[in-house]
Amino acid sequence: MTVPALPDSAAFYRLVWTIVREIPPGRVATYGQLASMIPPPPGVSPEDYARLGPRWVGEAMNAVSAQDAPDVPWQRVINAQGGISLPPETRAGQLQRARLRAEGVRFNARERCDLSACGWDGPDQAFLDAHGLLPPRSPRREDGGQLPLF
DNA sequence: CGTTTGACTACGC
DNA sequence: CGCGTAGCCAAAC
Repeated sequence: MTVPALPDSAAFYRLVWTIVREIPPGRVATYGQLASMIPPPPGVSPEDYARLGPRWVGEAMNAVSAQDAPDVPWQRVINAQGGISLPPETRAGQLQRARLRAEGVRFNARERCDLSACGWDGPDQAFLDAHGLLPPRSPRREDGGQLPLF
């Protein structure tokens, strides 16, 4: 029969939330990093998924933060620049920053945290196997590139 | 029901 | 190194 051209977005969201639950306090993951752990849904090419995945992760976070679900630490998901994507003036944005700071995540003068220091390395192999996930793309720079502290 | 906007990222100046 | 732009899907108007 016909295969849905688009993946089940609800299932994708749940998978994202499942991974986010594994992020320990004081650590952060990026949208792209989380997307890299999830295999491209049926019908989505790897090229398209590379661009769409991070946005879908963002949508999943938006859906959960709207309810502020207590079991999903949505505040630990930030962008690839190490900053909070939510507008700083919004209530949710201030809440995210406050929670991360309370967990020990430090922000520099440009409101960015050092991913090489607080970036999450991803779940263990058993968790990946249990959920059919791919090895995460480490947020840390292999080359040694660093974010300026000033 | 067409338009617009978005919790993104890679790439080019 | 920082800012601006293109691209793509889905949900909101």
